[in-house]
Amino acid sequence: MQNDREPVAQKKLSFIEEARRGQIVDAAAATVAELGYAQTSLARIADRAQISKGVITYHFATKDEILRLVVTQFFEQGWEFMEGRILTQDTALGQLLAWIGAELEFFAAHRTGFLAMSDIVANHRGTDGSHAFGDEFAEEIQGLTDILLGGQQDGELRAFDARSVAQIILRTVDGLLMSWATDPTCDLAEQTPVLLDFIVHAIRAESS
Amino acid sequence: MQNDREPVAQKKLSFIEEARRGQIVDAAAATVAELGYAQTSLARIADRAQISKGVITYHFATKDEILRLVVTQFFEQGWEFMEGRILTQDTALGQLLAWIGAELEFFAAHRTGFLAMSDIVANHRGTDGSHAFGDEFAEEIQGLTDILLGGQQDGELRAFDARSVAQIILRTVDGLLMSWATDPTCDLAEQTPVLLDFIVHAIRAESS
Amino acid sequence: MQNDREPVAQKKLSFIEEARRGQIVDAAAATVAELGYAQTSLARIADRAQISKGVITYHFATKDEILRLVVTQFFEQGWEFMEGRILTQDTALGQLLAWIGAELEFFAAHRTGFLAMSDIVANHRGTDGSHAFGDEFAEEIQGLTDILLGGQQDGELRAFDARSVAQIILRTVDGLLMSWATDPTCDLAEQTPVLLDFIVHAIRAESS
Amino acid sequence: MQNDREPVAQKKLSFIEEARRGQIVDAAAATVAELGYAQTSLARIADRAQISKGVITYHFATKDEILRLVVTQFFEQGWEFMEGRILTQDTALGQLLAWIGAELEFFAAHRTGFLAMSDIVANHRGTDGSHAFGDEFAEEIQGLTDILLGGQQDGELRAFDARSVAQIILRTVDGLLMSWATDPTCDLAEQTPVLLDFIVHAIRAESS
DNA sequence: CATGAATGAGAGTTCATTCAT
DNA sequence: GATGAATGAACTCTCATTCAT
Repeated sequence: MQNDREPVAQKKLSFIEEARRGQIVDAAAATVAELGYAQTSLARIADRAQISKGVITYHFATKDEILRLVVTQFFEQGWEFMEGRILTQDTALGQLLAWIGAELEFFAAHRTGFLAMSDIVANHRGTDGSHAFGDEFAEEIQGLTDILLGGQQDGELRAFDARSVAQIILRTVDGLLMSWATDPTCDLAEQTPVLLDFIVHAIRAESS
Repeated sequence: MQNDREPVAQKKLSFIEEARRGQIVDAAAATVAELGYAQTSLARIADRAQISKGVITYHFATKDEILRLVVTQFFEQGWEFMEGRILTQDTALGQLLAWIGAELEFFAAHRTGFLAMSDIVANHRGTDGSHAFGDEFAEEIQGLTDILLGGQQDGELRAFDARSVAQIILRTVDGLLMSWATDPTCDLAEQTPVLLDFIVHAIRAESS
Repeated sequence: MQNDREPVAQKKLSFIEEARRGQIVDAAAATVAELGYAQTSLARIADRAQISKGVITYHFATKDEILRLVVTQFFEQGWEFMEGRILTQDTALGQLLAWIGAELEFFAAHRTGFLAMSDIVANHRGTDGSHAFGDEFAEEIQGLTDILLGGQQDGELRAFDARSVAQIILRTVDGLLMSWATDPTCDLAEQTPVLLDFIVHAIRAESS
Repeated sequence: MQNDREPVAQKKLSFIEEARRGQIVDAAAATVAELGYAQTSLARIADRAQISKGVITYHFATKDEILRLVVTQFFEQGWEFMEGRILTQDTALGQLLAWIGAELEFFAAHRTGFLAMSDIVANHRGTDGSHAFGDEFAEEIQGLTDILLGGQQDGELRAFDARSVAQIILRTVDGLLMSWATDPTCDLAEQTPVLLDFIVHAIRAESS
C-alpha cells in the first residue's frame, strides 16, 4: 500500500552488486591477512575470489576504495558489538573491562578481519605518502580517556594522565591480539585474564 | 704484484666493500622510515644514497638481504647498548626499569632506525608469505621473563604469569615508541614516566 | 494483436529508437568536442547522455558506427544548409562567396558539431590503420572546382589550376574555423571579411 | 691540450643512451605517422623499434616525454633549415616565398616527421585536458606577421590585416602538406607553384 | 527496450634482477 | 669494483564488447 515503506538502501545498490562487493572486500581482507599488505594485488584478490580481475574494477573504482572498506566495515562492526557490551556497565572499571573484553572477543572471532585491518591501517598511504588512517584510533582513545577520567572522579581509579594511560591500555590490547593472530602457540583465553589483571593493578586506587 | 696474495683479514669483505654496504643499508633504512615498506624500491634506495642502482645489486645479492641487515644490525646495536645498562642494576624492578629506560633512550636516539626496523619486521615476508622476522623478539621476551621471575622469587613483584606480563610490557614500550615516532605531538619525555609508573603499579608486590 | 503486423514504415527504426540514437550521437559529438577523440570512450558518452553504457551498445553495434554518424549527419545537415545559399547566386564569385559565407555561418552556429567532426575525420581509422574518412571532402572539392571553372570561362576569374585552388580555398576556410573553435580570442566576424578579401584578390581576373 | 674544448653534451648522456633515445623517438614518430596518435602505444613503439617495452621506460620517464621530443626536435630541425633560406632574401615577398618554399621542401623531405608532428600537436593533451602544444605556432605566426608588415611599409604589399593573413597563409601551407602526406595522388611539386601564385596574387600591391 | 554484470585485452608504469663492459 | 643497459613480469586501471535477464 505504501510505496515508500522500505527506504533501506541508501545508495541504490542492487542485491547482486552488494553481494559482489562483499565478496571482493572479503577476498581482499583474506589476501591481506595471509600474504600481507605489500603482496596484495588486485590479481591475487581476484584469484582468491575466483573471479576475473575485471570484475573487481567494475565494482570498485580503485584499489584504495576496497582497502578502505575492509578497514571501515571492520571498525563499524566491531564498535557496534563493543558499544552494547560497554553500556551495560555502570562503574568505570566495569566499563573498561567490558571494553577490553568485548574488543578481545570480537577480534578473536574475526581473526582475518583483524589482521587485514591492522596491516592496512599500518601501511596504507595516500598519493602524498601520508598515512591514510592516521585518525582512525583517535575516537577510540577519546572514549577510553573519558571512562578513565570518570573513574578518577569517582575515586575508583588512582591519579594518572588519563589520555596517556588510555593509549597504553589500547596498545596492550592491540599487542596481545597481534601476538595471538601471529603466533599459533598464543592462547588468547589464557592470556586475557592476565592482561585484565595487569591493567586493574596498574590503575585502580591503592586503598581499594 | 705481491699485496694481493696476502690473506685478506678474517672477514672476506674489504674496507671499501664494508663502507658501501653500510651506506646502502643506511639509505635503505632511511627510505623505509620515510616512505614505508611497500614504497621502498631499490631505485629509491639508490636515489637516496646517490649511487646507481647497479651498485646495490653488486654488493647485495637480493633486496631481502639488505632489509634483513637493516633489522639485525639495529637489533645488535640496540641490545649492546641496553645490556650494559641492565647489568648495572641488582633488583628485578631496577633491571626492568633500566631495560625500559635504555630501550626508550636508544630508540629515541635512532628514530629512523626504529621506524625502519618496525616497518620491515611487520611487513617483510618470505616467498611463501610467512613473516620473515617471527622470532626476532623471542630472545627479548625470554630475558625479560627471567628478570620478572627473579623479582617474584625475591618477593619484590607480585604473582602473575611472568612470560605473559613480559610480553605485555614489551608491547607497551614498543607502542609508546611507535606513537612518538609517528605522531609529532607525542612528547616522549613526558610519556615515559607515565608508562613506568603504570608498569610499576601493575607488577610490584602490593605490600611494598 | 493486430498493430504489430502492419509493415513498420520504410525505416526499420521506431520513434523511440531514433530518439535514443540521436541522443547518443549528440552526446558522442559533445564528448569528442570537449575531451578529444582519444579520450572519447563509450563510458564517457554514456555519462554525458546520463544513460547506462549498455544502452549504447544496444542501439549501436560498435563505437565506430556512432562516430561515423556524428560525421555524416553533420555533413548532411551542413550541405543541405549551404546548397540553398549557393544556388541563389548567379556569378561564380557570388557562388564562391556564398559557399564560404554559408559554411562559416553554419559551422559557427554548430561549434560542437564542427569540432567533433574535425577531430573524428582527422583521427578515426579502420582496423588496418587507414583513415576512415579519406574521401569525405572529395565531393566538396569537386563542387567548388566546377564553380571556379565556370568563373574562368566567364572571364570573371583569372587563370589557375581550378582543382588545386579549390583545395586551397577549402583549407583556408577550415583553418579559420579551427582557429575560431580552438582559440577563444579569435573573432570570427572580424576574420571572415579578411579571408574573403584575401581569396577575392587571389583569384579574380586582374582587369576587373 | 684544452680539456674543455668540446662542451657539447648538455646533459651528460652517453653515446649509447643518445642512440637509444633517438631510435625510440624515431620509432614513435613512425608509429604515430602510420597508425595515428590514438593507436600509438608504448608496446607498438617497442615493436617497431624491435626492442622490449621495458627499454622505452628505462630511457624515458613517460610516454609524454617521447611525444614532446618528436614534436620539438622536428620543429627545431625544420626551423634551422628554414631560417637559413629566409635570411638570404631582402624583400618581404622574397622572404615570404622563401619561407613557404623552405617549409614545403623540408616537410616534403620528412614526411613521417611531419605527419607525426601534426598528429601529436593536434591530439596531445595534458592531464587537465588542455592541448599540450597550444602555443607552438605562435612564434611562427609572429615571424610571418613581421615580414608582411615590413612589406606593407615598403609598399610592396597591399593593405590587409597582417596577422590574420599570416595565419591564413600558414594554414594553406599546412593544408597542402597534409593533402600531400595523406593523399598519394597529390603531386607536391605540381601544387607548390599554384599555391605560391595564389598567395602572391592575394597580397601584393595592386599597382605592381 | 533496457541494463547491470562480466570479461579479457591492453594501456602506461614500476620493479628486482641479470649481464656485458 | 662499479655501472649503464636491458629485461620481463607484475602492477593498477581503462576499454569496447558480449551476454543474461
